[in-house]
Amino acid sequence: MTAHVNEPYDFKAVEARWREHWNEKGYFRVDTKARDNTFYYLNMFPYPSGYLHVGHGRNYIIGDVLTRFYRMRGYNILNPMGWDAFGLPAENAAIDRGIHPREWTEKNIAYAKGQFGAWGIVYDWDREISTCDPDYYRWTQWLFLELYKKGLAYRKRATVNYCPQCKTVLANEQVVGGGCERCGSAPEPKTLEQWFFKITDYADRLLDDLAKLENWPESVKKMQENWIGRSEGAEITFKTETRDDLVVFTTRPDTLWGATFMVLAPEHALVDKITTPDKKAEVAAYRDRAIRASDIDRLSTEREKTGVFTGAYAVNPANNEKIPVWIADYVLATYGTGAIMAVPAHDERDFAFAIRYGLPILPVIERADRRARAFVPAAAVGADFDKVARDDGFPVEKTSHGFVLDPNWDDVNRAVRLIQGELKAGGWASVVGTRFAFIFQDAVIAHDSVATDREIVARCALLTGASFHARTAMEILTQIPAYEGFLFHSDIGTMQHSGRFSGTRGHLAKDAVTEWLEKGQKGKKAITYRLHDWLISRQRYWGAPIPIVYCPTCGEVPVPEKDLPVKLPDVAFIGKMGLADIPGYADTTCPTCGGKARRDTDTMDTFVDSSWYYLRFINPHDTRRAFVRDDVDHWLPVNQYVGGVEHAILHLLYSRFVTKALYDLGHVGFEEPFARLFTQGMVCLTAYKCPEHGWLYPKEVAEGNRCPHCGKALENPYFSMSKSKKNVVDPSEIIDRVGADTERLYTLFMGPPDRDIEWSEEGIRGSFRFLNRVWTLVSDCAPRLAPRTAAADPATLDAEGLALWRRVHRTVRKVSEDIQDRFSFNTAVSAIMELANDLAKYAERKDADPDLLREAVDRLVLVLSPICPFLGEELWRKVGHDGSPLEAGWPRVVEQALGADTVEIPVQVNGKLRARITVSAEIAADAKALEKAALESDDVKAKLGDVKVLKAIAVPNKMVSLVVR
RNA sequence: GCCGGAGUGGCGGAAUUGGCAGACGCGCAGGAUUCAGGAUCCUGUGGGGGUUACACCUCGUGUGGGUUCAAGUCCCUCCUCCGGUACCA
Repeated sequence: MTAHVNEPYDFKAVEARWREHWNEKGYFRVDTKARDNTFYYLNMFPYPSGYLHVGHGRNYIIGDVLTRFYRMRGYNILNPMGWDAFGLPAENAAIDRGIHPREWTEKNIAYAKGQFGAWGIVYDWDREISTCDPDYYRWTQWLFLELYKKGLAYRKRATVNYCPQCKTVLANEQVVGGGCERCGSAPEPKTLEQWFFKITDYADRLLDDLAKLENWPESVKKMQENWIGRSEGAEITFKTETRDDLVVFTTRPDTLWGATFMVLAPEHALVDKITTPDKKAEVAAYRDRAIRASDIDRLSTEREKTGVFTGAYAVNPANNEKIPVWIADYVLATYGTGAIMAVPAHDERDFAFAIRYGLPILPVIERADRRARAFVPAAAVGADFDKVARDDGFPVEKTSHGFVLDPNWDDVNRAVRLIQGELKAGGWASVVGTRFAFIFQDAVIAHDSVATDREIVARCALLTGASFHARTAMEILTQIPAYEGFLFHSDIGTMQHSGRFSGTRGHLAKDAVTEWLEKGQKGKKAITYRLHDWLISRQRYWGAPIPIVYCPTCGEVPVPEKDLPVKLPDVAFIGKMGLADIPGYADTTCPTCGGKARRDTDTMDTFVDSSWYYLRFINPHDTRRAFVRDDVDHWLPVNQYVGGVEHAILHLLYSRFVTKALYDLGHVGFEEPFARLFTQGMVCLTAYKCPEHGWLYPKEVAEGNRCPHCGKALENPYFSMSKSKKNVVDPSEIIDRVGADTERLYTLFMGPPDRDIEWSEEGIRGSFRFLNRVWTLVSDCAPRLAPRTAAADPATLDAEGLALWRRVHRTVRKVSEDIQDRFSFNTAVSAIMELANDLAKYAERKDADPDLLREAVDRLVLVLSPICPFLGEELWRKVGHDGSPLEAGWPRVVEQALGADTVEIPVQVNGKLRARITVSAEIAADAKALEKAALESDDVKAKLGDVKVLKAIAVPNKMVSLVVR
């Protein structure tokens, strides 16, 4: 390269020069009255908790690149930012520091805003919103009242998850892996009067409309689907001896004849009523234990199932059998009806429970594969049994305990007869699988009812003597190793042992039984959801107060809209408290009768705040409405929403629910808030953990990966960045050392944005090096450029010039596609690197074409500018332009430059690459001509020798494949 | 257990519609520059074979099989890792 002495890349000066520029010029201010060419880009707004690390940065950097790109393409792009500012951490942090949460929050917001500036990330700050601002939460309260009006907000006494650490209740969705989402401690059950949003009314629509969200990641849709957890089945009513209705939900009504006992959740309302006096003490003790221990113990699915018999019986409506009613904590009070009919033969949990407590297990569904297996104990037959069976056409396996044979489905009866005929006195055998029966010398007893179960056990006990312990036929069978995997199945299959339904084919069984139940008024078709109503009450201070007043005469009264907002009391913040603890807050007058009344003292879950914020950005300053319908109908659904996958369920499900509710209320004209969703991967880094001293900062770690305090070897787990694990990288350090442009470039370059990536110092250095090279390259070229209006004329370029010219335009096109269509920033960056490499090589020539240099340098700077905006501004001026790259617009592609005169086409022989031919573009595009060119090429002829070409496949512009001999 | 996603050089990754595997970057090696280190620049860099040198051959995208003129890409089997969820009847 020419030995120009240039100033080095002084990123600090460059970044300082442009930091305020974009805001001052108002490039990203948008008028939401605009109707043409509009694009609503939205990042999930952050919770202002201290500072943002480089992992958070990834999200916003992606957004900023897109915003700048769309701006250059001439869109009216809306990219607002706000703060999810209410919530527990603010309160807890404030308590620790003895200051008001508002103060703490505002300080963090100011800091984060500064971070965005340092990153070169620009928002329309005129639209900034903060959920803790009364001008905002007034409308959160309005939303509550709208839902209330429609009956979607209601209060009920319920047992809820209470986090003792955070001193508040949690929504179902906020209990993660059995612990509190925020602090991880185990929630305790607590019964309280609480407000709920009736999201279950929308379960079907939330589920069905997922199909419309074509541009959402499949994984997120699947997670929501699982969370909603729709199950179709039936509710079946059993009568207890006390004449009470015991209603169960089941997805398998076709297994009703196999229901040999019932299980209620320990909390079930009927437990007290039906428990017989002699069982009261035992039942009460079990229930207390279960309720207290529930969430900690219930975590383990591998735990032995426990339960207690209530002494009560119910009648199976299918066969009028009297079956015992148990309670057990494996049945959840919160799902279905809190009670089940246990079908141990076809439900794994019921099977385990029945085996443990000696309850009968009756198979009523045939195996789908129709396999059967018979086991004949060695002592039951003669030693030559295997030969006899084989002579009859049954392959037999001889084990140390006896003989195993697997007859075909239609051969089972013959096998049973054979075995019966071979039995010695006192011997017995059994067959399981598609048919269950016990074989005795004088009888074959099908295992098809409680009565036969008893008979089988009695006979076996008699024959076996004192060593016999089993309580049920199935228990006997579980002791036979050969039957492992044969005794239980949950297949859909033909019904058996089910009265007149026996023989009903599996695919018809459920409907047939349900229909019969409905006719006899014994049950009905039913759908159950895993999804529960959304608990929104929180017993804390830092949130939007619930706008409801309780009046002794009028009852529950909503605060009139004109009286909103119900403001948080302005108290000096001194410690842990909810609104209930603040003297005077609850005292008010009834809006209806004017008498003395009491305010609700709970605040709303912060997910309510964030469930509608995307609407407020359109008209953030409107004092009369939450939003203007005409405007939101135009701007929404959000064109592109980007955020962390950790919100796949909570925030996104709640937002979808609120949008649908507002649609039904006539406030918006769309049913889904986010048209396209992208969830970016997390940024990870090795963490250091001492078994004794906990997490350590990387710089604390002593030589040889040891703890500085105790010298123990450290664990090095690999985690997404998190302050608690001390593996975060503070962007201020990176920006100070190499600049924001380098951080931005590296963040995009290190990997595909939807995947988790590891932050690496070497990667940062590489990106920094590249920007230095670009700086030097552009500086070198600057004095040699043609006037800034010039364009290269391909007719005057030599081969190298033409190659570069094509590279320039191919790059522009690739970067456009990668950013706009593919969300593939890493490949956009590498394309830019390739352009820079080619340009550098060409620029070494003394006779470089000034017009081409101009075209190449300008376009390099322009396509780089959304990614590295500081450098983009600086270099754009350096090469003689006046305005910003944002004003220059996205460069136009010269279509002619995308083609080529000649193309190199690979030629394969028998699937192996053997030669390359160079042909004109015209020939390459024509299969016939291409094939001919390949066959006539000397190189190909030489490779082929004198073998015969059987077949030639020519794919235009791609390759030629020859099949020989 | 169930539901997703992923497995490609020493490393991050690329290959967009079944068509030249390893773009781009890091690291490493050799060289230039330098008193020296760093920085910078140049060259090389999947494994094996082969050549004085080129050429060239061969293997190769977690495993095993299949479809095809052609497979990282499609189908089946299995393994590993990551994420979500977990007694949901």
